[in-house]
Amino acid sequence: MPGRGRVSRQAGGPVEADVPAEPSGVPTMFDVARRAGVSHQTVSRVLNGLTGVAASTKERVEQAIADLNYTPSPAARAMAKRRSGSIGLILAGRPDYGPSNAALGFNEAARDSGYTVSQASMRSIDADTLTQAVHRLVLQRVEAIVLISGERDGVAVVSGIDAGVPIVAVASEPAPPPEPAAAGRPGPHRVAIDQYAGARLATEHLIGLGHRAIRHVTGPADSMDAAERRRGWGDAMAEHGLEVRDPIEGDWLASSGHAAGQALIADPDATAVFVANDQMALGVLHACHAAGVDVPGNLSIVGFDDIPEAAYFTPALTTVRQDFDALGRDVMSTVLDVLGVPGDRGAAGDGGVPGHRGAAGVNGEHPAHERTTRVPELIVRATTAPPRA
Amino acid sequence: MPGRGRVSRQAGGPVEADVPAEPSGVPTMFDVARRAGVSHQTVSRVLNGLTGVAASTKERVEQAIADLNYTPSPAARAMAKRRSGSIGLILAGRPDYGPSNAALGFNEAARDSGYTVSQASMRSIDADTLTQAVHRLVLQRVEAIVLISGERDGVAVVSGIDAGVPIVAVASEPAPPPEPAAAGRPGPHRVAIDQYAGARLATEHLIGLGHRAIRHVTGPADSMDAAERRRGWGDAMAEHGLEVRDPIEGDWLASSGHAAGQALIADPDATAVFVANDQMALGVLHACHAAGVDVPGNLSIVGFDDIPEAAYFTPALTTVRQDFDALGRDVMSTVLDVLGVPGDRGAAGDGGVPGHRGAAGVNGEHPAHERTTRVPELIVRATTAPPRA
DNA sequence: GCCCCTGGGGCTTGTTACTGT
DNA sequence: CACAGTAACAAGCCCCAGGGG
Repeated sequence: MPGRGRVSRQAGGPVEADVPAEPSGVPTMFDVARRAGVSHQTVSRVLNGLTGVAASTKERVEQAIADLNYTPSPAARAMAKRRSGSIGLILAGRPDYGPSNAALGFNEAARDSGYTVSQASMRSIDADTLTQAVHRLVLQRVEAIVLISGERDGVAVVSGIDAGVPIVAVASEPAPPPEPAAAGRPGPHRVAIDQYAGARLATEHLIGLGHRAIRHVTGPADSMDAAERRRGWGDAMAEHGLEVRDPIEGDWLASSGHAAGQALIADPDATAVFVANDQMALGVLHACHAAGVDVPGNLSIVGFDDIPEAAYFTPALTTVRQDFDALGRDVMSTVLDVLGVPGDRGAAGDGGVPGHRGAAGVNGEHPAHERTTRVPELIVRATTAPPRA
Repeated sequence: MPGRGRVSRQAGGPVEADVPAEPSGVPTMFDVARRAGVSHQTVSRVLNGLTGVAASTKERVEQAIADLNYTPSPAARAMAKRRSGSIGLILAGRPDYGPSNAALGFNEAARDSGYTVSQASMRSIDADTLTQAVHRLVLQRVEAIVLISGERDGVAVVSGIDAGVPIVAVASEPAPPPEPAAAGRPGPHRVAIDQYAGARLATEHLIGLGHRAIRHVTGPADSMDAAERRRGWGDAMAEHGLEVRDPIEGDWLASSGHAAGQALIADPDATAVFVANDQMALGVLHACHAAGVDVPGNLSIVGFDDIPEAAYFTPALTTVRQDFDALGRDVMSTVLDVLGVPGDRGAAGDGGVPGHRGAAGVNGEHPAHERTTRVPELIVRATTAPPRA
């Protein structure tokens, strides 16, 4: 079917009739221009809010736009502007409470800044899948890539890729010293909630109650959050002159918490435990119930995250609350920073993609950002009490 | 800075030198063509895997592509092909276990089919926000929109929008009779897990244990899943000649389950309760513990969803497991269906966007899909037992 | 003469730079 | 100067014509 009825440039010759050949498909700038009796360039000027268009002309164009239900093609715009206006989000691993909420916060913040989010979620976090995801996003010409996944290896994998676009990762550990192989190329920008501080909060709460034998159930070895929480616990213990016993390793799941709980029960000295997340704390609680260990009478427990269910554990869980939503927003504001977009100018209008001047170039001539300012909050409930004398 | 050093069509005249003017920015097809000594069209053919390119030529082109690190511009491709290759995903409401996992499953399935996912998540689910999200995605020229949000109103809102692209919603209730206002325009396609069947499973399990006074704690009134679960419970009760008492309304959160639990405890007759999700069941459990009600001795409890923590509640929760991951994949396969993409031909290759012939047109000339085939599974644990005689 | 390749030209929808009254 | 239009350009895809065997 040749000639879809679109007149491309309306030859100057005799116009055949008054019927302006109603375009069949999606209307284009030219259709609008024809209807408004102006050139397509004037339409463009109106669309982009440029000056130099008479009010009356502008009105006619806007009317034509409304009549035709015209909306500019993002593909054409992206091509001409050489900007996709989209950011890639990689959400790797189980969609737990934390990552999901951080992703949500990020998503909303991105939208508020006029960016589109191209999401590449994946359950697995192996290097191959992750690398592929990054490449796919690069192929999509996203302007930045965000990685939400606590796994150290994930961040490391991403660090090893020369994506050509800035990468912002949720990563609570400071960046490792750069490998010589990655000379000149800074690692991803890092944003996080201060896990270390949160862990100290939890531990010091227990110490303040009078506990001295405080054990720790960690998250998986590969998790940076887990490592930071462990470090916070260890430092707090050491500073108070308390013995830093070997922690028990878990994997974030309640099942591992259950196993850890059984190990704890076998330890006659322990009077308290700081568990690295709420799900595992639930598992510990379960083990205690099964063994007839009274909580908090025989064992005090502090969790981490404050998932919505924590208040309804039995007993209600003392834990450390993190603001994941804010974390997501922090990630987006870091992205804007790195992209050199001025201020928090949320493009409230019609989703106009914010114009930016490429400030920091590719992955930043200046060193990568590291933001770990946000501090969690201790929520005291019913699983903690002074140790029995 | 005029003339970015890109020669557009290599005039037939005298070539000034052997230096082929290394392009500064992102390489284009023309750069590849020049380097391989062929025309841009041949490059295109190689890229699209079309026939009609000699093996040797193909190799040269591929070498040039590799040398220049060339990747085709998705914007240009989208424009030429008139297809964005992307699908919009609206994830509305709290990022709970179910929706998050369904979204993840969908995301992976979409990727496997060569589609990109543009995500518009939002915490709130009011009509305005939802409508805006749909419009934003339409502006992005997504080829279909997926809505994951159990709220009936959400689906209704979306149904009322003439998006111009197919909409697939996770919705367990059958479509309501079309309003006259929406004449001719079918509602969104609906995909779901069979909530009704799951609820019957739960209820019949309790009945089978000998319970007769089985209460129900529902999800929020606006939730279709909640309504279906309630219906399943009611029907099962009625069919067995048991009294269908007024259910207690909850809101999915553990807190409402806690309140419901207190109400249940005050009911001297009730020996069992079917709670519409696991979080609320946790709340009921919490209330029982607090009141010294033995579970399952005095009260049997069945939940719904089988969140990973359910096995570590105290006691371990008997519940109904749903395969959210599969639901997400079902959604994607429905999308493919609606878009008229043949079979499950996962474009395993280089993310080649699958070519499709627009079969079902806009939102389907044929009636909307309704798929509710997948049936959940009862997981019996420790919160259910025969009633005490 | 037909098939296998290859190339030219035009089209996609906007943006930007330069002209022209 | 204020306003509008023309031309070139962005980076691909597709139809068709044509060279070589």
